[in-house]
Amino acid sequence: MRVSRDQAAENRARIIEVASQQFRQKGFDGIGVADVMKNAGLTHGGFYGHFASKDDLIAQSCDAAMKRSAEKWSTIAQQGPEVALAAITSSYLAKNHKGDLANSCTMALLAPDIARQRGAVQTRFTEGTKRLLEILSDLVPGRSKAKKRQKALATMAGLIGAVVLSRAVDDPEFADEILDAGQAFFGSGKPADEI
Amino acid sequence: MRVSRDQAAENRARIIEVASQQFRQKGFDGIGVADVMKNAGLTHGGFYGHFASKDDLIAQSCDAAMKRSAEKWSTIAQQGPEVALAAITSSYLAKNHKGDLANSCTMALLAPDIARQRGAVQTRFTEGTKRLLEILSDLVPGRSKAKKRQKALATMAGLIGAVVLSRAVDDPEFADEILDAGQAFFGSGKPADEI
DNA sequence: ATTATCTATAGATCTATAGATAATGC
DNA sequence: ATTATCTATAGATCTATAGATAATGC
Repeated sequence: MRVSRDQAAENRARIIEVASQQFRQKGFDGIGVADVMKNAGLTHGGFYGHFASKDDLIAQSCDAAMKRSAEKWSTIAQQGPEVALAAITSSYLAKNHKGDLANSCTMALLAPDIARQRGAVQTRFTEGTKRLLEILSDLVPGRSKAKKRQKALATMAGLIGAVVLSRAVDDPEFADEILDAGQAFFGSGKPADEI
Repeated sequence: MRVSRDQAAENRARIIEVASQQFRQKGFDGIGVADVMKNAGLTHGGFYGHFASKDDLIAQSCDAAMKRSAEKWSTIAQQGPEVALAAITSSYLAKNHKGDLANSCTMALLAPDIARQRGAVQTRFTEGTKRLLEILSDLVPGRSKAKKRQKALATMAGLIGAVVLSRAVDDPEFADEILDAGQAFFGSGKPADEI
């Protein structure tokens, strides 16, 4: 069944969207090409008309997911530094976050797997990470651009680590404790004097 | 080739050791039972005399790796709080760390994958994480046990996130920048006033 | 514990075809 | 409007691999 050029582009976008979600939810090895296509409402064979390989799909879907995150952060950032920083951290560390893996941060869900890959995926991920860092750097308080960037990096690391840990743990109270500690430390951007 | 009971126990321990390293290096799906056995100097078929399944091996090797980390941290902790905290963070964030995945921290390498698993693996991981947290809690400065624990959690998250990010990125300078930011923030345990 | 085997799965390739797009004719 | 061509897709198939089991040996 031949479809129109527009329809094909739409199909392609849907494949990327579905893959991006499934990879985050199940890992790169947790979902196959055939199932991605099925979930996109297409059949296995059509895949290779759109992508050179599964690795190609991984790179493109990773890129798409990182760009979405950047858009989301950018939108929040318009609220102004202080409000935005708190908003980003609290949404990032949200308790129910654990349930909705498909739509949450690529860095927290796939970074170790990306570290084991080579090529395009890593490049896309690196670009995406830098974009997010730029956004966050403008939101944290600090005496210079360099200091703000450094603090933004530590904050990103803290957020990622907190989410990663809280999800891997099978004790719900402990998981919440981790997220709360993250919010307390990284939510204000101020030195944790009172801690 | 029949082996003695002692030899069998030794073989079993070696399988766990090898698996623990390979899983960290390549991910749970990145290495198969046959190759683990091969690297342990045994044949594929013998595996199921030692373990019920690959998942069983995963759980046991994860447990072993977490226990090793705890031993390492405990040993360092004997040097006294301040020195120990700096020693742990700097060894955790060491630049060459990226190369030796096989012997580095399970939390930073497998946490997202563990989050996608169920059962024994998660339980072992949770126990291990709590053990590490206990050790770190005694090393960070703070006004109360609760505050120290909270700070230790944020520190663990920061260390994990920094390592995870720096490894996934394909720009070496950026990777180092991430690790440096982590050391600056989490290495002293003191509020980052000067930042 | 070894060796051989079974079974399921996943990535990738191949072929045919429906139907969209382009070229041609009236 | 008609005809020819192009191409995205479906469906079948191939190959490699991985977990697991069975048979065999000591």
